[in-house]
Amino acid sequence: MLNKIPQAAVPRLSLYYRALLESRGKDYISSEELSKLTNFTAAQVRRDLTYFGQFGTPGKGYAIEGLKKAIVSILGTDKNWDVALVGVGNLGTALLSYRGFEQQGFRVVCAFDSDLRKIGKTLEGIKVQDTTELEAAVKAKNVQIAIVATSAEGAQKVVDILIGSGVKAILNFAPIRPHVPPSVNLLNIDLSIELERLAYFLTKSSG
Amino acid sequence: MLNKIPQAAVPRLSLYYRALLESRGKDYISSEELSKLTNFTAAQVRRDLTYFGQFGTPGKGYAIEGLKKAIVSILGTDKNWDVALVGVGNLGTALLSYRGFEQQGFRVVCAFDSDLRKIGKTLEGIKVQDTTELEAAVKAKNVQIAIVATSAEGAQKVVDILIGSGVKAILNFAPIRPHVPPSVNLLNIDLSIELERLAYFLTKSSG
DNA sequence: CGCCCACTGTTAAACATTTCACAAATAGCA
DNA sequence: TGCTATTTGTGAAATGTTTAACAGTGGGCG
Ligand SMILES: NC(=O)c1ccc[n+]([C@@H]2O[C@H](COP(=O)([O-])OP(=O)(O)OC[C@H]3O[C@@H](n4cnc5c(N)ncnc54)[C@H](O)[C@@H]3O)[C@@H](O)[C@H]2O)c1
Ligand SMILES: NC(=O)c1ccc[n+]([C@@H]2O[C@H](COP(=O)([O-])OP(=O)(O)OC[C@H]3O[C@@H](n4cnc5c(N)ncnc54)[C@H](O)[C@@H]3O)[C@@H](O)[C@H]2O)c1
Repeated sequence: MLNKIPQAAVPRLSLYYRALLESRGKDYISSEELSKLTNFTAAQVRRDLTYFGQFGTPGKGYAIEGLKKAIVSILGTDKNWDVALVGVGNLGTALLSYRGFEQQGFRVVCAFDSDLRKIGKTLEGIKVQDTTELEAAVKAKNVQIAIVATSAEGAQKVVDILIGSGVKAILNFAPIRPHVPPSVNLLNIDLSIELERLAYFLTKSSG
Repeated sequence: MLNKIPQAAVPRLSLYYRALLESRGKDYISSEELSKLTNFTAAQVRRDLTYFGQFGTPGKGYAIEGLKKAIVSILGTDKNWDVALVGVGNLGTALLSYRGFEQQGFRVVCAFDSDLRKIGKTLEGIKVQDTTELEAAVKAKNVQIAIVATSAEGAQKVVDILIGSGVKAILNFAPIRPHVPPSVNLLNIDLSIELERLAYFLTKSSG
């Protein structure tokens, strides 16, 4: 087993898991079959899986149920994760009402905003709290994952409070790149930049 | 100028542009200063920019206004792009009401849903149309970019219709990987997978 | 029990991207 | 004009990732 895991291998693991979910009724699946289901090469499937351990049986393939258990254990999706949401605007509200996350073990347990018109409202069973209560609430609940869906202006300050409260992983939707220490994992979802990537592709293709 | 541009250089270009916007009041900026503003190395800034041309002046740096113009021209954000939105649910509604895209030259010009309760409603000045009208409307307006925010089940069919209608670039939020021909650029925003990446990080860090 | 087959795990090669280090270029100034 | 300070642009090296090829392993079967 190599000891350096490419960052891109982790989301592929999630996709292999989804493919396994579609493979009901069989006991074993080969890297070739997983390749067809995911559009990654069979070599990459095997390589990716060996980054994390040895799960296959030569001559048979991978035991589907065993591999599923292994992947959820590696990703940590066998546990339940409590999530704090900061910024209950258009996007935050959509995220709050999305039921898909709970199926993966992610549960929004508290939500915060700085706008008095939003504080106190109850959405999807969650009462929106004032951002001044963020630190205390996150510490009390020992929340480790936060979603930031505030305006760009508020985002860095919110991220600082989250880190000070012990949050170790942040999904940020605001169009800035917040500064975080190396011990905190930050993922930025920057939709304007994604659209610009598409515009670049179109511009390049058509002259 | 090398002829192979790393895919990752394109979103970095967007980030350099943002940094330039923050650099008002100066005429020139060095790769070192851009490095500080973006947290990429100065060497990477210079290398990235030379992928697309020669914009700097040795001894002085990059002319800020000129570089801004160059970047928007490369990305295509100097033009206006009409966007079609398919799936006006929680997420689609949030995207529709987001004003930030228009500032970058992206304008949602039509929206579609298959749910009778949504068809005919007007949101943000856009009347939600039946998906059966998708092909005709997209062809008539010559839309090149589409956002897919339907349920997972509907997404592949919607993508097929979009491609048949001439759409060349798609931003997909449904948790599947639609099949598209190589001539179409597809970007997937898969929030469950992003959360799983965070869970992996937390699991790995804490044992 | 031993052979064959199918498929994994892995070594090595190919490919891609980033970093390093410096020659070449320009501005500014005496 | 010639010299110096500065900063670009870019070969070359280092690093990282993917693909290819196959040796080795285990299971099934005669
Ligand atoms: N809505 C979209 O489709 C979309 C698309 C791309 C990017 N974004 C980004 O996502 C973020 C949220 O977008 P939105 O459309 O929901 O915006 P929004 O204005 O509807 O909501 C932002 C919310 O954050 C709250 N907020 C601001 N500062 C805060 C703070 N310090 N603490 C707590 N709450 C605070 C505001 O009160 C508001 O309720 C923005 O940064 C936006 O740029 C959104
Ligand atoms: N809301 C979120 O925060 C969130 C988070 C992660 C992923 N997603 C994904 O984004 C997508 C949209 O999420 P949502 O919360 O808005 O869901 P939603 O159920 O609120 O909205 C989906 C909309 O798509 C429409 N639709 C379904 N099939 C269609 C078709 N064939 N043509 C046109 N419209 C069709 C539905 O009528 C509905 O209005 C889903 O695939 C979801 O898995 C959403």
